[in-house]
Amino acid sequence: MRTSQEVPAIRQAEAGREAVLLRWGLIPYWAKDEKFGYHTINARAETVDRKPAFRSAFKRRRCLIPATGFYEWKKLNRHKQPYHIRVKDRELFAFAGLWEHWRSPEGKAIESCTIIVTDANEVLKPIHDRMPVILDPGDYDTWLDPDNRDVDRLRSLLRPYPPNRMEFWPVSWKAGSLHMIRLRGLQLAEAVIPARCTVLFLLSPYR
DNA sequence: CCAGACGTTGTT
DNA sequence: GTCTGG
DNA sequence: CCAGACGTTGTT
DNA sequence: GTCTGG
Repeated sequence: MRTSQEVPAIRQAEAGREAVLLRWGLIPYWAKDEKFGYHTINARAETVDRKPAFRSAFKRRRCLIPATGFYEWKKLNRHKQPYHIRVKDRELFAFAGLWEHWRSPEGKAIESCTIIVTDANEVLKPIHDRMPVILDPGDYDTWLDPDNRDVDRLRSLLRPYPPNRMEFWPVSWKAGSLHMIRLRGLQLAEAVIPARCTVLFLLSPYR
């Protein structure tokens, strides 16, 4: 497993939404070492507004992390079976994320992010007990608005995705596999990159 | 009080 | 920066 | 998962 | 033996 990986993210800037690449694994601004991010690829929805590592980003630095699918492993007797999971009828969806800015004592700056996770819905529970939060497109504006201080409203968006909107199938596992897809007329590479239990797949322009 | 943690999952 | 655990 | 703790009060 | 912290 690589120690760090960049993922695409959408966030609200002064001039409007912007797409950026962020290091996956949120590094709080007060962290002494960038290695802190090794343990923060996920944030629990149940506590994300209170945990010291995430609460500051939860207030002002929420983002979307686009994906075409994700993976979870089902524990079997001796092995683990990976499943590819998608949202029905949608080639592209978005995880609820947070981002943060960090600067080392030497001045090295890193922008990083994390994906919020919650309880798995009834369909995914047999595979794994947790799942990333997937937002409805109608909630993107609410989630991204840095001036939104309505914590209850924001937290209410962090629910398991409706189970009848998901589809999944078992896949074979090969680290670093890559395949080409067409999305909205663009040829893209869909990368499958392992990182503990949740894997993100996305979207970088194919060259 | 004050040093040390501050995070998630659970094999890779 | 703030909380917690010893 | 697995190693290590397993207790109380709370400054000097 | 069981819980917890890493």
